[in-house]
Amino acid sequence: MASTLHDVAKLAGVSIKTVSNVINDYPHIRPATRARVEAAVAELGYTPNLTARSLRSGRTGAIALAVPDLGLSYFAELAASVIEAAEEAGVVVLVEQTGGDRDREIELLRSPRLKMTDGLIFSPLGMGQDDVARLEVPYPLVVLGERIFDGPADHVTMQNVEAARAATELLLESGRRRIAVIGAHEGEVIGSAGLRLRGYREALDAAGVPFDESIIGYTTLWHRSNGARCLHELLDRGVEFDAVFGLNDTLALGAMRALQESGRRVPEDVAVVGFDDLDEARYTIPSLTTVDPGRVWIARTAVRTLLQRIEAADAAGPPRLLLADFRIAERESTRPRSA
Amino acid sequence: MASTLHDVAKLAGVSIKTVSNVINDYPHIRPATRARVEAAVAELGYTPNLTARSLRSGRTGAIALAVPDLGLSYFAELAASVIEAAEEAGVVVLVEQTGGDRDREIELLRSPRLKMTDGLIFSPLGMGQDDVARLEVPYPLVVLGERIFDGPADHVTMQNVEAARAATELLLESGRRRIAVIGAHEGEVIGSAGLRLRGYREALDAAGVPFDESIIGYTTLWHRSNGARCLHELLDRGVEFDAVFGLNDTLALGAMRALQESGRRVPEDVAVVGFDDLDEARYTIPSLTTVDPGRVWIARTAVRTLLQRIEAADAAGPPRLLLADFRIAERESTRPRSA
DNA sequence: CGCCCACTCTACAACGTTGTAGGCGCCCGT
DNA sequence: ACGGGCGCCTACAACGTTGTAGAGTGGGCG
Repeated sequence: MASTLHDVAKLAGVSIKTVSNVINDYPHIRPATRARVEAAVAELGYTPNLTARSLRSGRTGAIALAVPDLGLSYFAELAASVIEAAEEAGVVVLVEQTGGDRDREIELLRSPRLKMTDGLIFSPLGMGQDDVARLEVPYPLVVLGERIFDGPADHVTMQNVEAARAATELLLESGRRRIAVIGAHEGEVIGSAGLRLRGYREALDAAGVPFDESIIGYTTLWHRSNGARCLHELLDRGVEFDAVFGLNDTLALGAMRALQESGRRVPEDVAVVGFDDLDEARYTIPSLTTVDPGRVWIARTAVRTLLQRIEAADAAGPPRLLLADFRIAERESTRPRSA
Repeated sequence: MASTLHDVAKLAGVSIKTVSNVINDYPHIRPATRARVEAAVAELGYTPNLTARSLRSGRTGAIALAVPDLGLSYFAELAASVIEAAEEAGVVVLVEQTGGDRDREIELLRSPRLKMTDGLIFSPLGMGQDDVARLEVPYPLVVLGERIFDGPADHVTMQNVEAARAATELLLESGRRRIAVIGAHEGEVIGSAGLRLRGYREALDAAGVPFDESIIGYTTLWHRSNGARCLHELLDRGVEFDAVFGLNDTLALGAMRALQESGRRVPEDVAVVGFDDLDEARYTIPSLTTVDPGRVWIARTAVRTLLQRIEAADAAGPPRLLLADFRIAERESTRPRSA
């Protein structure tokens, strides 16, 4: 079925290399020859064998993207943006799911499956700062997320502390003082949870509002159901609060549901802020105020940076840290009470 | 950096083929030789070059998945399931986004980019029944969705008519009689919209409820915002209804939001049913009754079917049509009024 | 008139792997 | 004692492509 350069060459009566030259737009070919070759290509429906080309050139034209799970909306939207950016750059994307599992992440990094790609955009969730040395891999790598800093690879990430601080300040400015947090991780310092919690505390400190451990809700998995469960636990504990900062949108949405189930009105009784600016956050009831952490920019930048490393044989430049701008998307869940 | 069989062979003092045999668990190798080779492999950190292996074997160990957009939750969840099933089968997945655009879909089918994969799982959105001949491609292909039937390729899909009928019957049984539809496509007969609308009409007919064109809402794009807009149009038209059938979940969720904005209570004033069983539907307020169309089964079956076609050199069996079982996930948005 | 260069094309090797054919030594059965 | 078969290993070719070296022609210029 599949025809090769060889078949085309035979049909056109030229050497195999001449066909290759026509395909690759090599300039010095007589129009007559070119026409003959093109006719043969058309007749046989020839398309180049990319595997052979890859073997010869050392480039596959594919990059890998490893995320925890496309079922998590943030990563689905991130993957959509990465694939779109890659498409514009003429490369395809191989998507792997790690489940956020540390062992699978580590295995993936040394997996020969990656040999089919020119580089990796990696969003770890299970690995942590202790695993920083494992990012030393023999292929171009761009790391996303907040699990590992100062590694040997380029790192594209968001301004977690600053953005969380701004989100908290928004709540404080609207008069809220008892701001519960949903999704904290016990003892975590870096990582999305740790950094966003730090931004929260910075905002409280700056405003002179005391930090209250009793309105911090802990949950490891950031899923809608955990947001709801976490908020129910706060309610069961009987603590008072007039706002909720969900450390991501799905947590906030789950919490919002739990609030309304318990008869509290959003935003009248409790204001809610999320983090991620999922598409979904615009269409919930009420719509969710959230932080747009620059997801699209992160995706584009990750792809662009990776391709630069791939193209530069001198890939040996020092690792770069690239930070996205953030933006607060103010919606109904934080409408002022008086409004 | 990358070491080859050649390097390992030299270090171990054996032929290159012997190293290959060790790597591929060929049984007849003396333990001493095997040990020497394995030591050399370990010392050099050798990993096989998959590109070369692919060229030699004619298999890449990768499949392609083409969907409209991972930003659409249904396709994100579908992709997650496909990748998971592929992972279990030991193959990786290259994801393409077509944007649901017919031209891009057609171009993708004949794209040499696919040469890097062993086959394609394709979920068209822009192509239609007229394009059925374009599915005749020189590689294994599994088609998903409801845009094209009776094509030359295997087709894995869901029971749209039956499931939509069941969803409508659920509403009818709870006493609703004026069931609005959100997301219909003008004049469409096949395609998700056409088929689901047919199931809706069948249910009405069977119950002796007259079909009323004035409560059918049309919108081409199935997005949350369109669901909301579509419902607002119905309200503006001043028509009465006591239930809404969103032809997919995002439409239903957008409609639910619009209903609540307009002061109607769900399910007391208006019951809502969706279609897709997105993860999200479980955590909205109220949670959304919806049709689980068998997404996980579809993904697994698509992968399994594709791999069978790839493995069987006799891939020439007649095309198969595989239908998933569906299930109604009954939740709060259709709670009986009296409850 | 002869030389050099530009143009057009070809032959060959190489990318790293695996299938095939075959060589060599040894044990077994006759 | 000898042929056959098995266990272990090697050499070579091939997958389809592209880079390199170079051959042959013709034109321009000294």
